[in-house]
Amino acid sequence: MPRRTKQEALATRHRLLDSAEMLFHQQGVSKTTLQQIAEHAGTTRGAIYWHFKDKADLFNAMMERVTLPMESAGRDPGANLAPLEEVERGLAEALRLVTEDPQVSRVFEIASHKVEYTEELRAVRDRHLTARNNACMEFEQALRATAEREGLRLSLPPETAALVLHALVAGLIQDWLLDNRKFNLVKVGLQGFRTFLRGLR
Amino acid sequence: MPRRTKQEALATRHRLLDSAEMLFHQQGVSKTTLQQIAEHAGTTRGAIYWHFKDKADLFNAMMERVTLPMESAGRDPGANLAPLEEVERGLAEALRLVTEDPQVSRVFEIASHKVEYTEELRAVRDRHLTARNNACMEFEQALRATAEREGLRLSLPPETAALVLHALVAGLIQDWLLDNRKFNLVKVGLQGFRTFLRGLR
DNA sequence: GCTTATACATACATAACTGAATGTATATTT
DNA sequence: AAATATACATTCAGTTATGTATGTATAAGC
Repeated sequence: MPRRTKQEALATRHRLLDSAEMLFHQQGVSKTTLQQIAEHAGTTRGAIYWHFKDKADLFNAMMERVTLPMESAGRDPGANLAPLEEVERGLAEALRLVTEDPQVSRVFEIASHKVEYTEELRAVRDRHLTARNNACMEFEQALRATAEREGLRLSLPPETAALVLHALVAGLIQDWLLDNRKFNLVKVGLQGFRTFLRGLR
Repeated sequence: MPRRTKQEALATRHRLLDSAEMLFHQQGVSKTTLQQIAEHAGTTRGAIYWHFKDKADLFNAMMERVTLPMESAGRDPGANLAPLEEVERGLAEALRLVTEDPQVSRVFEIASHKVEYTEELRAVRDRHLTARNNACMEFEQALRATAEREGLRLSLPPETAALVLHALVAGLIQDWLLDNRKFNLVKVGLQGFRTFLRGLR
């Protein structure tokens, strides 16, 4: 078989990632073999080993295809809202993505129920952890700024409140993934968020 | 090698479950082989296949050893508290167990980060789901009862509030498992719980 | 005290996944 | 237009997990 053009090669790479995503979602990561992925993408294992170092590398690439855009998204410096409203907007956008973008929801479900975090995937877990810390710090900043601006004192230290807020959202996403017919994630998420904020004052 | 007495057989079974628990926790479920478990327990795979049907069966037994006692625990009809205080007590007790009982924390971490929920483990996922639904219903009942007794109306429908409460707790546990040095689970859990309740009034 | 089921240990057959090595036709480069 | 690197396909060697079948010494049952 011939050498492919650069475009074709990139297309192959995408097909491989798509196939991995589907099969990981259906069967779990560890029960999915590189051969299955290759076949589903219409190639052979040779193609996988050309584009990726091994299964863990392929998994990482699949994750980053979704998480990198999500992390850089959400910021909109044009509309200068109050800090908490900005946070709320980002939150709503994220929740909407989880429920409406099938790729996002699939990858989230893979990350939370279809993979085992062992040594060779430590990188993913570390990224998850720093992402959480960033989210918490952002919450915390917004809470501090709002409290100062409005001259009120919160019933919890901002750090703790930020932690709980993150847990609330993360827990809702997890629950929604477990049974996505049960409730409307965006609506309940925003209601929960606002109710907790009311309790803080 | 001889046949063992019933006591010895039961001890073997426990050692197998202990070994599985440790190895699952260290390496993840799918990368842990039955041979490793048997060796760590000082026996052979024959013993595993005698006591359990296969790896999934062993995993289920390992889970139930911790989850069954937890589900039946917590109830204390002697002290008749207000419904919400009863809920709070159960919550504190559960969080305390997660942080202080190493077996509970290990099994929780296995269940949330070290196993892939595919078809053959559907039973575990289903149990998880019904456990969640039970917890939500309990929250909901308590909220309704309290609202009626005190004649106040909540800012969210009880069903939604219960969902959010559960997500808050589940999210906190998940966050704590991810990095258990970061915060005091029992303390933050109770603070978050109470703050959200304040927001509901 | 004899029988039998028990609680494993051992051995085997099979299937399968991985990583690396090698082959190759053709885009690309110069 | 020749040389080279690319984008895979193919093959192979090696390892290893699983399920099952079978062996066996003894605790239990009668």
